[in-house]
Amino acid sequence: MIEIRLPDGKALDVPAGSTVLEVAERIGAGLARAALAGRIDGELVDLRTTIESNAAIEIVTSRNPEGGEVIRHSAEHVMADAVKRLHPNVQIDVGRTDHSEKFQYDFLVENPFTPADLEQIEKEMQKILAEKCPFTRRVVTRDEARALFSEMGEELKVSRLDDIPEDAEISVYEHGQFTDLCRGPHVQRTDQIGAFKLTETAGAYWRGDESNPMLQRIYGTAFANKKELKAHLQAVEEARQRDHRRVGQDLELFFIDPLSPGSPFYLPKGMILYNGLIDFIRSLYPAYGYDEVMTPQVFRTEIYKTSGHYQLFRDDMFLMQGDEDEELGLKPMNCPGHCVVFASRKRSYRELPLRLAEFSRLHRNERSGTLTGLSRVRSMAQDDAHVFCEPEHVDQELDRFFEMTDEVYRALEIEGFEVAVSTQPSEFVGDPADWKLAEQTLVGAVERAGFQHAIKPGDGAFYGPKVECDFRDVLGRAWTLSTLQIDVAMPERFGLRYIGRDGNPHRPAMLHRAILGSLERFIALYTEMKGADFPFWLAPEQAVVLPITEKHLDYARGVGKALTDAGLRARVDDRNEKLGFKIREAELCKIPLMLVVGDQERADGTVTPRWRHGASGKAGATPVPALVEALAQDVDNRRTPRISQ
RNA sequence: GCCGGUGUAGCAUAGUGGUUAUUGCAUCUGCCUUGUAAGCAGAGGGUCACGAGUUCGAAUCUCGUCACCGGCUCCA
Repeated sequence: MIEIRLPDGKALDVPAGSTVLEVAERIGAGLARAALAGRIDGELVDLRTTIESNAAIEIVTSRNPEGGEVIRHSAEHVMADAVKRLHPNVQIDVGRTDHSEKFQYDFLVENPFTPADLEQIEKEMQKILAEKCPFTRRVVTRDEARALFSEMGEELKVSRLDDIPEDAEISVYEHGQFTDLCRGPHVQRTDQIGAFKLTETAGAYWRGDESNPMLQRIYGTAFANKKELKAHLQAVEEARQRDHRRVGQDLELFFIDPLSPGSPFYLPKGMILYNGLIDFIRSLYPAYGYDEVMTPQVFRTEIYKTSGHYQLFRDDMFLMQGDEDEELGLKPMNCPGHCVVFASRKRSYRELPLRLAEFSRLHRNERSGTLTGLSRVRSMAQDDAHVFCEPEHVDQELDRFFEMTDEVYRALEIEGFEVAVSTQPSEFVGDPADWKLAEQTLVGAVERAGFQHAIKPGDGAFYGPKVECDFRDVLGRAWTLSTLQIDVAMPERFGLRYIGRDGNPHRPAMLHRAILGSLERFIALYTEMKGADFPFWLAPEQAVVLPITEKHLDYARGVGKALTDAGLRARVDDRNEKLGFKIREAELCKIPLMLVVGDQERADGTVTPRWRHGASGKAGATPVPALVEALAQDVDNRRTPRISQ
């Protein structure tokens, strides 16, 4: 007998070798019916897993978040089963369920799936659910597995066997006639997948390699019941309303015209955001020791041959012909130019660290299929800077980067990001030993800053490893905003030297870094994070004056002028409409402050403030000069106004 | 770049081979004189993305091009 500890603190004695499901049955028949998976000492396991020694056991049902994952993982198998039933010649590759609400499965198929195919597959899946097929788990040897899948004609599956480590247990799961190589866990019966929906199809290269054939992927989502599915679909729909592409158009921030795919046209209101963010970052530079420079937009390609861009980044560059044999390139990054600035005269250790900042526009000829609103563009500006320092000062510069990032995130009130360190890619410049060292240096800095982080193998820039802060958009896609890279190549390629204390020339260390990332991507993500409720100091339109009737127009215009004279972005809604109508419009336009003026206000020289989302001022009517002064001061301090909000 | 989907007025949409292309919001005009999220009425606005083809007839079917959307690859 072994002792089982349950989450409520109770203990249970069961025979060694009991399954998790048997433990659930001991606790109660209802729990056993609802069980989807279990946990042994915290590790998610299948219900059929046997328990060999004393352990803490937890039964996972649809009430646990992991329950959903198990359901989706099982739905994956059911989908593959349905596809095989309808299209026996299709080969299955692998499925995947990440921590989102999605599941997917890849198929090698002659003709890509159509939306009509999806409907059919859904119907077939419904049948499989109705059949209430039990899932069974079987451990097999590598040879057995190979023979099994070869016999079924699943060649892709056979090749996937090689991905499984030598010492790992190989298990297959079966339900009905369908067998798949799988670690599990899975639900007990197909009907425990209460509700699902196939959402989309997509092409996906086999093993994620562009040189491999393209498989067809189907995405879906599944839940314990219809209610949860409906709630999820509704949440997705609501998130779409915050999509920066929609908001950017509705609020007239920017647009992108087919005449220049991937290159935004910023409208006046979008420019307020763009310039406001740059001004904010620029305001921090004196304290953090940055010097702003501006370097050319177009260079002779020699510079890119020196930097390595010409060899490794060429497909992403806009190249053009100059005079005769001269080839020119629009700059995709500021780093080569900053190396030229560094090298423009002799440098002493006394002027290091030299931190060169630049907000120039950059152009990258991104492949057409990758463009996405402002998140991925061909024309952008970064809040870019390159730090040249003595090698022994790198750690301290990295710490300073995290401090500045923290200050910016706090001021903009953003959070919820994931940190990752990306390592040496297959195509790179520099010495692999330097890469190793740089990677360790980055990891050390991330740990000092107190961040949990993932490693992204091979995802570094061609000139060095990077640390990145990724934020998710409304569709759950991760995008890098802040990033820092240690450059292991350019200082040497450009022959950069400074004179040290010892009077000898030394090679400086070089860091690339951006806090907002690119202004474009930042505006995209920030708009979605905030639902376009920008802080008062950044809001494209800060205040609107709402006269009750046309009688109050003159007074309203006076209030509006007092605001604009103080540098605030305000206007008067002089349309002949009811107050409720004007308030609704102002809310939809995301204007933070509405100032209502009628007979009473005009008589007293006041306004009645109403903050967005209906937060009316407790103070009621406020004298105009006091309000204007307080607002202007808060804008100067980039603070959210405290007056009556 | 690759796979799939979509493209109708400023925006959101109806219209799957047959009069003059639908509706809502927005715009303009008039009425109403308005107190915290949509007053009323009328008018204007369309190369149905672009190009070719099929057909007596194409927004609708076919092919090509472009752009966008979701993925893949790549990336701030």
